[in-house]
Amino acid sequence: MNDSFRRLPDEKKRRIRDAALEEFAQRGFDGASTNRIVAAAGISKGSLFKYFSSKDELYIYLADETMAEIIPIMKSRIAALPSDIAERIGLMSEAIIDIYVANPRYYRFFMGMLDAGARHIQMEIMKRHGEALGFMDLFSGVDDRRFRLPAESVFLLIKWLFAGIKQELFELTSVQNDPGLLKQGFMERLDTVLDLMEHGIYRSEA
Amino acid sequence: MNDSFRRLPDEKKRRIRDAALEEFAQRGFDGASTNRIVAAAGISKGSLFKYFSSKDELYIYLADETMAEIIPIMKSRIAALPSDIAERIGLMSEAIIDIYVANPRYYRFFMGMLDAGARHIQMEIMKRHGEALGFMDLFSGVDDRRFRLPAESVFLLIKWLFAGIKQELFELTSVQNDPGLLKQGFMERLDTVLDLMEHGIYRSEA
DNA sequence: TATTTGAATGACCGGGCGGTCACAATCGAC
DNA sequence: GTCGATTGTGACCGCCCGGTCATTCAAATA
Repeated sequence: MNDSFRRLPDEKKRRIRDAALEEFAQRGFDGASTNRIVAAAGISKGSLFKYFSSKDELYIYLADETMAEIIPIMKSRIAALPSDIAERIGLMSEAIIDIYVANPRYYRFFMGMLDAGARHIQMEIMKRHGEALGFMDLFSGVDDRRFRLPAESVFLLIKWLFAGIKQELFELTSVQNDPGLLKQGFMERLDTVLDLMEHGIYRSEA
Repeated sequence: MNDSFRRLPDEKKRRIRDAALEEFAQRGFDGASTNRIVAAAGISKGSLFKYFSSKDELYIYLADETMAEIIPIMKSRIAALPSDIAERIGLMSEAIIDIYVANPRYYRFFMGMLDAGARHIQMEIMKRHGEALGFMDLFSGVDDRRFRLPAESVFLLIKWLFAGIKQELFELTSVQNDPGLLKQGFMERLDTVLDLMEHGIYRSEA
């Protein structure tokens, strides 16, 4: 990002950020069009490329902003993370959904950031935020003494489960748009599923 | 697909199918280029658009072919599906990975078909193959008498888990390319995780 | 008011896209 | 060998892309 962008009035900066965030969130990096971004932001194309030297740089800037918004929230939750794995998943999911409730635009951009996208962008994101993303580690310091099986198996299950949850949340957020209702419905379902995971599917043996 | 395509020598048809399948599998519908497809297939662009009236039609044709390849395999497995949900997941996952082993190209195209892609293509795929895809229903006829909680909670957990498994498999197949080894490693991990799901994470209460 | 100066603009560039079409090549019938 | 029909070809079309830059505009200085 160029200094000239930093010097811009806040309102104009906001318009540009919002337009770009929205476009990237909806279409992904490759599908996003700088023409649509400038039209939505109400600026000329020349200006956009004075503020940011390339589409890549604009995307990276938004990624930085998004991480700066999200990481502190996540860290504050993680600081108080319980050692029980199921509780941990519950709290983590709640943190993620809270981020969505507070700012859907950042949330959807963030989710898009983590998967599909051009290779060189993926690598740059990882170089810049890999450590911070690693911070969202669900597994360190878990109390595994009561696990029936190797901890790594448990972690694998949870990794898979979380991938599914992430996808479910992403789909939900593109349909339901009352954040309060969405959160309530989601947390209820998550609770029963976590209970299930903890105790297994079946009643204990006779 | 035009009749002129049907009349083509099998070897030429195969070249075109393989080139297109590969391109779509690698880049998705939007990212795929008909220019690269004709170059890889060794035909002219004019020919491709004589055989198929549009990129859309080519994609739909490949989807039909892929489904014709995959559905019978899935159905034969489903016919013998046990009523126990965990066994069922195991068998289903094995069926999917077997499809990958037998034909990686179809497999990756198929996986890409199910998510990312242009809207109108998604809808056409669902109109044509929605029912067949519904056939891969894991949940009908499950023995839920011993479930501790409502069946729908169990099914939700499994839906999430499967989304995670699907993603894991997709990532694995882009790194490891000895199908035999891949299958073995995956099935081992799947087994312990299924056991976990069945009995829960923790040892039974003291 | 005239002059300077930095920001804003949008026509324009080269390139890739999906798709077309006038023409060339090929083949079978006689 | 000739001729009509079918198939194959690639230059070309209009469009949109990311990115550039000569020009215009607006505000501060003198």
